[in-house]
Amino acid sequence: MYVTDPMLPNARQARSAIAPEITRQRTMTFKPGKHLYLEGDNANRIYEVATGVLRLTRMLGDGRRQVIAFGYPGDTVGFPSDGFYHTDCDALVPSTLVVHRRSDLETSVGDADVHRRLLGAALREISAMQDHFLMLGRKSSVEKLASFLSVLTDRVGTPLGDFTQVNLPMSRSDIADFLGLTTETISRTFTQLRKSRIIEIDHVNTIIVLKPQALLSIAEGLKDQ
Amino acid sequence: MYVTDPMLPNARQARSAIAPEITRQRTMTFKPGKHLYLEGDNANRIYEVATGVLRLTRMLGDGRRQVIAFGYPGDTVGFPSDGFYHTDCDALVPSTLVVHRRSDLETSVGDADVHRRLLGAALREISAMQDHFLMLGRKSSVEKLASFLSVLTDRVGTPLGDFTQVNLPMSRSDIADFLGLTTETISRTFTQLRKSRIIEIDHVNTIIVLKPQALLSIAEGLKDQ
DNA sequence: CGACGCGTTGATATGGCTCAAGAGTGGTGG
DNA sequence: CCACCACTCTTGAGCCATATCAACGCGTCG
Repeated sequence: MYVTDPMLPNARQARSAIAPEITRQRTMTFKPGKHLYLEGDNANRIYEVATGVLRLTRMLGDGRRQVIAFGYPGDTVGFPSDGFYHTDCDALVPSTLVVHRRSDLETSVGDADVHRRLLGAALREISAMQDHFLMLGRKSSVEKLASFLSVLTDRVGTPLGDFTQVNLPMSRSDIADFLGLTTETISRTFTQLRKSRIIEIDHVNTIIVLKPQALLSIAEGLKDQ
Repeated sequence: MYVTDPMLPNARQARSAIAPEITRQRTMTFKPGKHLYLEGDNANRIYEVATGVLRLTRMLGDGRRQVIAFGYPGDTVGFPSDGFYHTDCDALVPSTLVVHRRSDLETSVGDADVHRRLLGAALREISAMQDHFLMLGRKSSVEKLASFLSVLTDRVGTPLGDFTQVNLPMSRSDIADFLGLTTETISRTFTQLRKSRIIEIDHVNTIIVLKPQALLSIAEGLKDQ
């Protein structure tokens, strides 16, 4: 078990992300511990995250792992390529998902609106991955962590007086595998940001962003440290 | 000017990749030196590469560059996200492109077949980018270059007796920016593969793959060296 | 012929990794 | 309620892969 909090910010975001008319559709709950799907599985379903957080991973033969993405409310996971999934997917916290058939994405003969939504999600996914490329390939460790925290702050941060609280349902090693670093480096970089008074570490899994603008500057490579 | 050869293998691949019935559609030629589109441009067109090679890039403020992808015949570039392009795109060699309207991707009211093709291309793109993630985040320099050459060998290599010739229309610095390395490291790694008798460097931009299987082993992290 | 851009090679520097040792944190059971 | 354990996170020390800085060769072009 990773996080005890009810992930309030995600629930909030979910309501705006998932239009009311589709809540009639088939939904399911999904808990940490098992996999939603594995790389190579037949991709018959596509999932929209309504609440919770999913984790998409790929493995190299010798155990090296890359976290491809974290699926937050509003995100869509399980896009097929040639009929198969190309990542593993599991949950970081108990999640609820809206389930779509692969055919909903592939043809618009069913619900044309769902088709359009899924297509849009796929295109946004491509764009998000292109950002991630730039980060993996060309950013330093502080820049990587700052980018990561900056995105989370905007997407799922909870306003808290002048500051923003961000919940991290994933472990340090998940973050490391997402950013292409090691857990030790993640830890040291958190400390560095804390000592620079840009963030505070309330609890291991709960940080408070004191200077979101500074975080963004670092993320964009405008600030050295 | 980057490459003098007529890129025969690409032309060959193109004929199988682009179905005959769509050759009736609007095509254009595009040459190196100018941009097909820039990040932030309104994305009204989507392009299928018929012949040639395109280069998709993203820049960080201070000039750091990431090559997102090389567009070979059969690839589709210019997927919009929220109506805009999110990379720059130019050509490495004179290329011919099949032009589609954005609406061809977004709705199937026009040609349903084109719609399906573009959608499939978008989904394959997502899958290809996930592979690329694993590479950028977790592979060593030899593994990265071996992965790169291995893919090119399979996709656009020309059989040459027992071996396979691969043309590299991109510069060392393009490869570096694609793999998240420096030109010096690319150069040293080429030398390393050459000294291991896995490849031969016929001309700066033309290599001969002597042991494709060894290349693949390295790429997958099964071989240390 | 000289200038320039690109690629290679060498020498050195360094950011992030590895290995190792604590310090928190949460869970369980007495 | 505390003692204990397992696991994750943090911190330190040293090392290594890749970056950086620099020199040079080669081909192309004016």
